Amino acid sequence: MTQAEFEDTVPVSTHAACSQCALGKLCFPHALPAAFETLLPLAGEKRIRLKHGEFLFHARDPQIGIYAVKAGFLKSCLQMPDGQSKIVGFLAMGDVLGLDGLDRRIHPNDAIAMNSCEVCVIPLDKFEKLLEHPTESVHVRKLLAREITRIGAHAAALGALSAKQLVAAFLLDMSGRWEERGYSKSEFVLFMSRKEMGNFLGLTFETVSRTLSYFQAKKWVALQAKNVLILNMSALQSQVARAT
Amino acid sequence: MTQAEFEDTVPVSTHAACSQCALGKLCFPHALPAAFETLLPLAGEKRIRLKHGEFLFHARDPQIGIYAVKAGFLKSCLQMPDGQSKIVGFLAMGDVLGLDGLDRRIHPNDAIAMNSCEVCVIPLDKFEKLLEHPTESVHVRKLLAREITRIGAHAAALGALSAKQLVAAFLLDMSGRWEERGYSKSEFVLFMSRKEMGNFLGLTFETVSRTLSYFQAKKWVALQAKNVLILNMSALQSQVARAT
DNA sequence: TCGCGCTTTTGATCTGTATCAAAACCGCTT
DNA sequence: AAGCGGTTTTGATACAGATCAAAAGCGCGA
Repeated sequence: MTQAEFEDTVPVSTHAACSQCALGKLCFPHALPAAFETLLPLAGEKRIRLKHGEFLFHARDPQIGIYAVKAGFLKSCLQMPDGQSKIVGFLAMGDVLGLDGLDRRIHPNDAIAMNSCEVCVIPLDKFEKLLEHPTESVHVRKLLAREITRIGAHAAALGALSAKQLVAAFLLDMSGRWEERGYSKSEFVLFMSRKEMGNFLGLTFETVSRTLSYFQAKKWVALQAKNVLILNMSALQSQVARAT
Repeated sequence: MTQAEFEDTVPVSTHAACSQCALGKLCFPHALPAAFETLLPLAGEKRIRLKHGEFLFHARDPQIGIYAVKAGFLKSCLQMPDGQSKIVGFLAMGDVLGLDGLDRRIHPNDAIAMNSCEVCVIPLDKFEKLLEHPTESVHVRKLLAREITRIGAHAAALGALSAKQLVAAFLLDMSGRWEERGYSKSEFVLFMSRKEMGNFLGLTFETVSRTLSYFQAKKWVALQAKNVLILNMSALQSQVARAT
């Protein structure tokens, strides 16, 4: 399966209320049952389409809304004091972006499309209306808490793990994310370049490439370009737990 | 000033409502004006005193409340798959702990006292009552969002910066945190060991020690044990932006 | 279908930080 | 005040991963 063919398999709806949303309420699971007449118009009202490399928002932009990814992939990048840009997260279908701007009403990072994306916008005022409903308020807190846990684990990994451990953990993480979305956990497409993987993992792209080749030589994975077939999941898991 | 003398300067109140709290409403600034009769009893009701090395909670413990640090210092540690424990955050007076457990009602990390601590507990049911008030709900979301931003920056730093950059950034961060709390930003006490600094920064304690010695040789800081005197703040700042 | 530019792989070498080691220092208990 | 255990400093060496380099692969537009 090529990248293009693969993308065709991702469902894209052009304009739908949450009730018919292809995400299956992944982003705001409770928005439906609560109060149809007030909630339905709140979400999924506006869509943004982005092409590869376009910005959904820039770091330091005032926050105008909360975003849910309907299709495509984005990356969240932090501008470092020394000028370079670090990827702090990859976003896929069903992921919510922009919550970290709620503190200062300013986005702390860039959100950049990695391919053709469709993003659902919830303007800030509507979002706040949504939060008046306890279920949604709880859900948003859970999303925020989950994000803290996720990034915390990432930070700990960056500070503690070797290149092999990081790359193995990354493949397992991607596997899990595909599985969550109903796809195969052992056969999937990496939607980022080796360079982007390296940037995210604090490694050079050469090291990422070498490490992937090593896993392939070990017959733990089969690779061709961005296509991954995991042959030995538990070997990867124990690589994460082992040093070197 | 020795460590012990220093600790004496940190205000410790034994039992106080938020209105008289030494934190000056750092943790929940709005809790007062809203509704005295319902809110005051909610917070600051229970206290926990911890000695050096004691756990406020363990990773995987079911969450029973939200915590605010009244006095002392704690560290938040993540258990890694390979057994080691990584420090993902240092907590001081006014910091709130446990919010990241709100997703699964389980603490994702350990919270360990680094010296004699006093921690204010808000039981989960009372915390939820507090959240019914929009101001508090907004405040909690802001705390969560701020935490995401903070850890995201830390993760990016770990993946991008050299040892010198990391240690310089760490000193500046500590400086800022003391300043926020009304202490000197150029003269303060590191409340953690070199080993803990290294663990937090993804470096060995030898590298931390060498780097600090290097800064001292450059006359950017004066050090004796855990006491820090920053002599050239802007040199440290430009070290963060420079490589090597 | 061809060709161009970008990505990926692989190799050779270099270097920042880890590791191993030992001495000096500090706080705490007796 | 002395002795002890843990922390910190400093030195010597090793190594994982960065850097430099070049060839091979691949996607995309003409």
